[in-house]
Amino acid sequence: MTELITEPLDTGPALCEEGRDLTRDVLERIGDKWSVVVICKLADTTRGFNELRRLSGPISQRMLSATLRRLERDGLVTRTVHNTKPPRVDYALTPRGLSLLGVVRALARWAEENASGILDSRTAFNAEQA
Amino acid sequence: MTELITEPLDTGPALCEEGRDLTRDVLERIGDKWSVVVICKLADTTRGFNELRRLSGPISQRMLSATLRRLERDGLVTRTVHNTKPPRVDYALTPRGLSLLGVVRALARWAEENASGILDSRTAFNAEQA
DNA sequence: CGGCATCCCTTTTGATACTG
DNA sequence: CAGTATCAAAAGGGATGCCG
Repeated sequence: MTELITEPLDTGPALCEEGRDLTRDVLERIGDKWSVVVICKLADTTRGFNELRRLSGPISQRMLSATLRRLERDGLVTRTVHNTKPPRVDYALTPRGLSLLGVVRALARWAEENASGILDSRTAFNAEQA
Repeated sequence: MTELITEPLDTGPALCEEGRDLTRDVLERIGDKWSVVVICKLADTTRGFNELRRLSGPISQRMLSATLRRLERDGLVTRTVHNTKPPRVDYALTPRGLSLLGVVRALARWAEENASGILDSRTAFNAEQA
């Protein structure tokens, strides 16, 4: 029987299986394309949706929305809705998100320090392949 | 409409800058699903392909191969071919890979420490959604 | 303004089969 | 043992439209 395409846009379940390696599961979430960027943008202050979007580079509304929801779900950011005019939604890091920020920054620092060396390696590697 | 990009943030090492494509490029590479796992498996010793595969959990041959080649290309691991019988290829961390290991371990430690808390958050979040 | 839904294309990944 | 090749499925991601 034909299965209708039932909502592949997951925000939710199916990730917390029992036999699964928790650590890797967590790492995957963190390792995605935008989470780290967004977390860094929330480093020192609360931000609104579009503000966050402008700061985070070329991220689509859809992806930012999905990223934020995942971060919220994992207890890394809080989402606060203000019933003002115009409406505003603020995002901020939780203590857990803040603790992740430290680790992420260490990684970022390493990346910066090694970026040029890595690019050199890539160039050399590609040259050898030829 | 005014953009109003307040951009004095950056509380330290600049990872999250928009012009920083190199850093993000490196982060993406490192943040991928398997690189961290493989690097950890090479932490203390040289290992062969299938040995690595067994140790790294449910990784397909294809993915391990691709991951290793990326790591080699970026100068993080060395690949040594032994013309023996049966043939054997050893992978080991380079100094650069070793320097990354420290950072990666911090990330892995964070993931371990926060895994259960994150799962709790997810459960709570899913419950609220209902 | 914030943001979910839909359509649709691109990239990634896993199974399987095959080579040196 | 250590891969590469191929194919199909899945996930990622952009564009657009609608709604509160």
